[in-house]
Amino acid sequence: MAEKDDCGTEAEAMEEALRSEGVRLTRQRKAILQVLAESADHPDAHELHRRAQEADDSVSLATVYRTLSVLETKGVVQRHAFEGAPARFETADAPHHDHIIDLDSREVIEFTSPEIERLQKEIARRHGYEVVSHRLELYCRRRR
Amino acid sequence: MAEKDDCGTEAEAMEEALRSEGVRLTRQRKAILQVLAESADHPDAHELHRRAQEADDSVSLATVYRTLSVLETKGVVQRHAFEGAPARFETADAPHHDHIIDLDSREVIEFTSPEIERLQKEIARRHGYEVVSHRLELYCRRRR
DNA sequence: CTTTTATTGCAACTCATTCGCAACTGCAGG
DNA sequence: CCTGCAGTTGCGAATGAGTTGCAATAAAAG
Repeated sequence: MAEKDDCGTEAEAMEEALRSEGVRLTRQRKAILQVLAESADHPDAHELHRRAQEADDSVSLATVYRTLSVLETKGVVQRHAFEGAPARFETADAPHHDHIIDLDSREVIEFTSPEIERLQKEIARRHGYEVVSHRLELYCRRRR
Repeated sequence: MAEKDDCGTEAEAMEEALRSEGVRLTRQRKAILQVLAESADHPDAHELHRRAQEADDSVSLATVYRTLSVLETKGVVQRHAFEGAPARFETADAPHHDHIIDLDSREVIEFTSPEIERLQKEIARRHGYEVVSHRLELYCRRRR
């Protein structure tokens, strides 16, 4: 099916990017990359560990954390620390976006707003700053 | 001096608000409220503990945390968990605002943007949600 | 295949924050 | 002013996410 093909492709693309950065591709890292590519939700480290172990039960939690750090510094994944919960991860394939967090289901919805982005830069400039990174999260509930 | 008077007033206002909520005003809580009222920066729990102990060295860290929880649920203080750092606190006297965090000095600058606020609500609505709370933080560096 | 050196699993550790519990203390009522 | 007791406290132990030291292992270069 198409999704699986895409994920395979995405995992390969990430592996390629890492190889060219001189990152050694171990069995464990491949498993983690595969899981990340297949995950449309935003899993946390424990969930990724659980999923990665299905493919290779030798993967330890420590390695999941270490791998996520490497992938983050290489720009392959993004880490999001939402309010009062362990950090969650997603592949960094899509361009920048912000998040709506459904307070009831904990589901995460992505959105972008060039307008808000522009306003942020302008506010920073007014205060003599330039934006290095930002965090915009809307904690929401479904409207009745 | 004026500032001290204001702080005294602010601490009293908070005490009053708490009393009317049926919160017992202990020596330790008064010390913590006083410190919070005097703090223009955004101290974390350990810093508040250090400052509160100057007035009353019996204040324990556990009590600082417990008091901050009470004050937060009573709407008297606000907790902010910025990236990769312990939570920081401020009195909830001023109306809602967002934050610029100076990555070099860790200083916090407050700002508001009704325009961004409006856009957030609109985005949430477009996705079938209503905003319960949000978090907007700009991690910045001074412009050269 | 061997070597070199990054990576791994494990268990022990850190750090912010919370909790159990016995001792203590505001404060409502005498 | 004095009492009683439910709400609070200090202490130390516990928790939970995330990190780290170390000896064993395994990519990848030759």
